[in-house]
Parts: sequence; C-alpha cells; structure tokens
Amino acid sequence: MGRRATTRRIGIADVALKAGVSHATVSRVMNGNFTVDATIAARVRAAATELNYQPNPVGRSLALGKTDTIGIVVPDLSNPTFQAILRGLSMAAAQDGYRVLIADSSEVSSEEAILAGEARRRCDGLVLCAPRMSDAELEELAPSLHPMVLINRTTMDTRAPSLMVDYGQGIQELAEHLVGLGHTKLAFLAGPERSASNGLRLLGLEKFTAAHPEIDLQMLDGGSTFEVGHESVDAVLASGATGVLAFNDLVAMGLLSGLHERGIRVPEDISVTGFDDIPFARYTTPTLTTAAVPITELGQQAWHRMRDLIRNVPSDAVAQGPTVFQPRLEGRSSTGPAKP
Amino acid sequence: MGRRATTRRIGIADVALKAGVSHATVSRVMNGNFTVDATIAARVRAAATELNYQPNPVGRSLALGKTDTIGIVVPDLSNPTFQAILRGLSMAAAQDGYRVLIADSSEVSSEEAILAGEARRRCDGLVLCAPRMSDAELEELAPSLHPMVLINRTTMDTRAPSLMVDYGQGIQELAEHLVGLGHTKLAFLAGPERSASNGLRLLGLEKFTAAHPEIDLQMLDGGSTFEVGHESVDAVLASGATGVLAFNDLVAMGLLSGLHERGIRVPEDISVTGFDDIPFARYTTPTLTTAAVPITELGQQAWHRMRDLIRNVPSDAVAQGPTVFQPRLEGRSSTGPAKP
DNA sequence: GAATTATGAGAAAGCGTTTTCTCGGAGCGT
DNA sequence: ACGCTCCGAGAAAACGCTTTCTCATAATTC
Repeated sequence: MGRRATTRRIGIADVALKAGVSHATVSRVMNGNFTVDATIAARVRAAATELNYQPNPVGRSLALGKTDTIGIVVPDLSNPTFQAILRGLSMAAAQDGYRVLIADSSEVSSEEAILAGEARRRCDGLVLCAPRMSDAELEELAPSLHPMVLINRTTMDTRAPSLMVDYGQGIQELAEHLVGLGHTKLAFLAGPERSASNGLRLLGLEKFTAAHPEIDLQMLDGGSTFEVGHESVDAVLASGATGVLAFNDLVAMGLLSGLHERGIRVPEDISVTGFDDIPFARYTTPTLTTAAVPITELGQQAWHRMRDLIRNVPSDAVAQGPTVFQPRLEGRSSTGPAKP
Repeated sequence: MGRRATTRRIGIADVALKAGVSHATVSRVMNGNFTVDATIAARVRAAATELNYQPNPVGRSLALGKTDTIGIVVPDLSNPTFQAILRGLSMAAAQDGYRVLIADSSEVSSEEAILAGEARRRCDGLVLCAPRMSDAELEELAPSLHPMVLINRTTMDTRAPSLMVDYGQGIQELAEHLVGLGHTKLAFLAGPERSASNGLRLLGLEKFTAAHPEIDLQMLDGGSTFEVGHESVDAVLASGATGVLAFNDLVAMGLLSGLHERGIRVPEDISVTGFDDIPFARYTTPTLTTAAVPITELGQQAWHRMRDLIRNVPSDAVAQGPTVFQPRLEGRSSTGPAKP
C-alpha cells in the first residue's frame, strides 16, 4: 500500500467530493470530455481551481500506458556534440508536450545496456547514442528498446530509424580542402579507438588516400578532448605535416592553443581543421576551418522520428535506410596555403 | 481503463503464474523480502529471469509514491553554465540511483512556473535555475515545489536550500586584478538586464568603485552570448577602456575574436576578462583570465542537498543560509600591464 | 400517453506494483 | 494430545487516474 506523505496531495477524489460528483466525472471534465453537462463541468472546474488540483502524472501514466517522456542515453554529457543533440531533442520534444530523461553512461559502455533498459521502461521511447557499444550487444538489445531512434549507429531491427552523420564524407572534404591549398603532407589526429564516428572518418580517409596517392597522410593517436589536442603538438610537429585534420573541434582547439604557445603560427606555418562546427569554432583565434554538422537539427529530427514511432505513423523513412546528414565545409582562417 | 499495447509487456502476474505463486510473493522476492521460503524464492527468480521480467517503474512509482527522478529547470540548455550544472547534478544523482528530467524554459520566464510545476509533479524534487523569474512569483511558487533546491536565488521558504555563486566577489577580484596591472579605465560588458547574476555583479562593482574612486568604470550594455561580445568591439573601443570585464566567458570569447579581427592585440592593447572558467577558457588565444566557478561541483552539491531533503535529513545547512561558492581568480594571458 | 431513443453521470474495472491483513499449518511446550 | 506461538504465503486493499459498462432520467416520436 502506498505510504502517504505527511500531508497528502489533493487528488481527484477531493475535487469530486467538493463538487458533489463522482471522480469519473471529474476525470471527464479535466480531459475535456464534452459528454458532461455544462453547469456540472463548471462546478467541477471551480472546485478544481479552488483546491488548486493538479492531476498526478504517475497515476495518469499508469492508466494511459504512456509517460509523455522520452529517454536519451549519452556517453558523455560534457561533450558539446551530445549537448547539442540533447538540446535539439529537448526543444523539439517540448513542442509536442514531451519531456526528456537523461541517462549519462559516462563512457562506461558496460553500463550502457542496463542504463538504456531502465531509461526505456520509464519512458515512451529511447534515443540511443552509444558509439562504443559493440554491434552484437546493440543487436541483442534493440528489439527490447523499441521504440528507439539511433544516432550514428544502425541495426538490423528495421523498426529503429537511424540518424547518421557522414563523417567519412566530411573528413574527405576537409582533406581535399587542404590539398587544394597546396598541402602535401597531412596528419590525422584520430579519435577514440573504438568510436564509431572515428571509424567512419578512417574509412573516408582511406578513400581519400586512394584518390590521392601523392599525398602523405599520417595517422596519429588521439582522442576527443582539448587535452589530447594540446598534448599532440610534439607528435604533430614530428610528423612534419603542414596540414592537420583534428578529430573534432575540441581537439583542434587544444592543438591551436598548444601551437600558439610554441609560437607556431596558424595558418602560416601549419593549417588546422576541426570537425563539428561547435559554436566556439567561430570564435577561436584564428577562427576554425571545420566541417559543419547540423547537430541540433539532428536532435530535432531524432524527435520527429520518435514521434512517428510513438504515433505509429508508417514511416517510409525507415525503409529507406538511415537519414544521413552531410557535413558542410566551413572554411575559416585556421587553414591557408602551404608554405612553398 | 488502460489501453494495452499491441503485445503486452510481461508483468508480475506472468511471473506469478509461471512460478505457481501469488503476485504478492513475486513482489516480495523481487524486493529482497526474506520472509519468503528459499526454494520458492529460487523458483520465482528462475521464472523471472526466464521470462526476462523487468518491473514496471510506473506501477512501482504509484505504489511507492516516489519516482526516483528529479527535475531540473534551466533557462537555456545551450549555455555552458547550465550544461555544467546539469552534468554535475546528473552524475551525482546517478550515483544514488536517481535520474534527471529536463525542463528547458528557453528563457521564456512566463512559462517557467508552469514548467516547474509540471516537472515537479513527475519527480521527487526539483532543482530550479530561474534567473529571470520575479521574486514575487518565486515566493508564490516555492511552497508548492518542495522539495526544491535553488540555484543563484533565495526564497523565504526556509525549507529550500540555495546554492549561490558570489558573482559580486568574483567580479571585484577581476577588477582588482586589472587595477593591479595598472589599468585605470575599465569597462563592464553587462549581462542580460533582468538576470539575477548580473545584478550581483553590478553590486560587486558598486563596492569596487566605492573603494576605488580614482578608477573610471564604464557600463556597457551587453548580454550573455558570443555574438554580444563580438558586436561590442566598437562600444569597447569607444569607451577608451584598457581593461574590459566581460559578463562571462562566452562574451569574452566573442570580444577576443572581434578584437583579433580588428588587429587589436590582447593583452598588449586591451586586457579582457571573462567569468565562469568554462573548459574552453583554457584554450582561447590568448588564454582567458577569468573567475573560476566550480560549477560542476555546484551541480553535485545541488543533488546532495536534494538528497537530504528527500530523505528528510534535518539539514542545518538550510538554517545557516545559502551555500556560497567563491569564484577563484584564474589569471591567464588575456590580461597584462596597462600601456603606459 | 406509451414506447423508444438520447443523454449524462455514477459504479466499477483496470493499469502494475507494494504492503497490510488474514489465515492455514507447522512447531513447540505442557 | 491439546493449545499456543510463529512463520510464510495468498487475498485484498491501496496508490491516482481513465474508461467501459450500466442505468436512470429526460427528450422525442407515433
């Protein structure tokens, strides 16, 4: 039996009592059911406002079998990319009266499955960002998580829409951009080992090197943070590259900062590119050439897909395969002509 | 009556049936109640795992009168400060098995009250960041929102703990820092009109000017974003100030960027300070002198206060008034000696 | 004026749990 | 062998709501 709080919240029963009707009628009035006599409805409404009645969403959820809440699993809330997805998702969902529940896996991919399951059970649907989760685990999990929208992943479960960013394409464009500026020695400051999006970048770069056998592209170990970029200065300089493709904008900014400390000029001595076009990229010194990903829009799209799923709209978008967002080259001043 | 999904989730009743016991017993087993015979418990557990039974949190919440979820109201999820609070809160809450629900008011303060109420009803408590909400409205709302933790606000409701950042103190330190470097003409690039934290900064600056009548401090209209900083270059130059106190790091970065475009050197020509010490502040060019606010820790503290409230721990911290976080001057390279 | 149909509201079932209440049966003491 | 306590598990109530069922009353028709 439920344990009553010190002072019980006022419920539908109280309103019913005060208005002298059954609680069924109160419910009908509150839900705008017009089969209720106008005078009675008015009386109920009066009682409700007088008592300041607010329906209990938990009871409502249980009866209705829905929570008007969706969950999102993110690996790291401190990453601007996921922040932007969250924001886009949250804003779009709010427009339709839905809220979002956060589940931050803190990069602990072993926790992701449990976390995702728990979040899903509390919500009407789940947006999953799990770049490190193994394919096998994802496949096993997917059916039990429906309705679910995947970010930067795909699954056999055809019911689950995927929203992908074409990192391969983006990184190729950036590389081409550097080549166009006359650079012949490039370096890629890679992302986290098992990151799916890093894999896509690597694939893109393979295509790039295939198309440009004359270009020397070195792979450098990296990560996804400022610190990584900052600490990679030596490796970058040792590589002799004049054009550096950083895994993302954060790494690029760290690198920019490290190079500045060494008195190395960007772009005169070295050109640097980022990825993502986070808001800060416009305001670095020099401003950062990057591949713009419409990430907030992606979050928004995630909601729209989810909404279709929840409403059971027969979405052909799923059948057509993942929705792919193309990054757009954003040329700014961190890249320039190669030194002769 | 609840509308059943196409294929009903398996519930406690299914497990009970399979194990040949009553659902009460299943509940007891699932909750580690030891008044159940070991062999029966084992049978129930076997049935549960075989059916892959996962208790429905909504039913559980209704019975228990708690949701293991807390809400947070933020005015703008794109602001790094609120992102950091959210992160600190979410991580700390997760440690104790709680989740967080987001309510983004999008700076629409008229929506804040409704939003806060709705979020509160779905959760066991609420963390409120509502810098623009009027005092009157806050006072009226506060009692109905309990348990609640306030960020950068206070209320008469003594049950609601407040976590505050001493922006006044921080901005004074920054101003003193500039004075120490020989600057005599300063400018403050103010934040949003009705922002509480901007008010605190102004109060701090009043104290500062009182203590330093010899210093010329100009107030410039501003805001809280990159763009504001970027577009303030003219106003800053027109002011003739050699030391600029930006409302926050974002504004400072925008300003830094704008100044760079004009070929004005920082800190040689103009010194610039930020506020907050967002992660990016270490990696701007030049690195940004700022007042470091332990904002993630604040989020964490918010959870701890909330936890005490939920557990009904008699917290003397509330009686002692708000918990105040002191910003710490973080001297970096965007500030330097005034030109002679 | 009697029979039929609307209309509108109360009674009750159901959502999926937890927990109190109840009670049969086992164990023990006398 | 009887009565007592104790233990463990099922029955049922409760959490707060929505919705179907049901039925009384009012409205309509011939």
